[in-house]
Amino acid sequence: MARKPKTRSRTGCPVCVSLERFGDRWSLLIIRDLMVRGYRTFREFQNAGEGIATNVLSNRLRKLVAHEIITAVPSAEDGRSVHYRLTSKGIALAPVMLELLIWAARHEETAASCAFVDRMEKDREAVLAETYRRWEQRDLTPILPPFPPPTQVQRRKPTR
Amino acid sequence: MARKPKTRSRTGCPVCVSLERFGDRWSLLIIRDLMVRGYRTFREFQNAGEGIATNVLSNRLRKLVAHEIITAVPSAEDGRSVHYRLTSKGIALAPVMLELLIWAARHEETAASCAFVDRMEKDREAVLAETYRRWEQRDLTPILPPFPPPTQVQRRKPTR
DNA sequence: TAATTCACTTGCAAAATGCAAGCTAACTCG
DNA sequence: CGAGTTAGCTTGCATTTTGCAAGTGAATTA
Repeated sequence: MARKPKTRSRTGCPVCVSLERFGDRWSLLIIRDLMVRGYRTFREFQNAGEGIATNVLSNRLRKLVAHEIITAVPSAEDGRSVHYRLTSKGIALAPVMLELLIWAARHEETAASCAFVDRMEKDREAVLAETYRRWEQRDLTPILPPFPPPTQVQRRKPTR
Repeated sequence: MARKPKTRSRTGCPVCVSLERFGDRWSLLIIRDLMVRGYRTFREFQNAGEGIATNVLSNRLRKLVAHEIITAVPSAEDGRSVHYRLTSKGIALAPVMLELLIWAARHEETAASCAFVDRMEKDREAVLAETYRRWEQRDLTPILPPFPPPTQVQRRKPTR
């Protein structure tokens, strides 16, 4: 397999590389679903609420597999189904995801409750440990349920 | 001011909201330049190495201003020039940026040296404190210099 | 065996992006 | 003062990516 030459101008900046991997509107949502909602299948991502188009979903899954952020294995029970799962490289994005969540919850109007974010922010390590534990043990019980669309919203003062 | 209605399907999920703010290839690079390189002007962003098109740059700056992640103030010395600066909401993205940097440095081939990332990872709080300090004091000396394009690369084993 | 489900493709219109060129108000230099 | 230069954009246009609807084929269920 030839490497992507990409017309895109690359630098060795880590932030830049990260953005090349998942710097679009959908990749991180897929990773979120895998990480905190226990989703595994194409269908689950598709119905996740944000309404990703199937062609884009297919394309993103392929890219993430290519970059070894997720794996795709055929389901043992159902021959049609594929189970996607984060790799260790993928689950290592947990701190990024957590900080993203905390930032938005503190600075934007979101459906995350204050108490919830308080806990996240106070016990980062515990939240992360639990996330890693579920990943290792293939525990699919969601850490976060899907958030409802914005109706009643709340906001909190940032910590600093 | 009317709120953006946006055809885009929104949920109240914080991660989703974050992605709406800077989930594209360029916004976070602008934020990086403001945060760790001490850049302030249009011209500086334009020449930052990754080669953003001026129309896109203009558009992203406007969006970031609209969402109060950055401010734009006319330069006192030069009437043509505009100084962009992170707001407190913007500088609060420092932990996200740091985790992004650490992840890529650990899991992708980047120009960040091992020693450098080791320090970042070990002393997150100190790195963040220094970042906030520079922001508060308007200290423009860069924390990170621009990384060279990828030639010699190194990789490290992830911590966990 | 027929219908349904899953994980995709395909085709096409609409939007975003990349690229080059232009444009205007401020500067600088002589 | 006037000619050039610079900063920060905007415009036009071709290319790429996206969103949306409608398939497709293999596996499963009724």
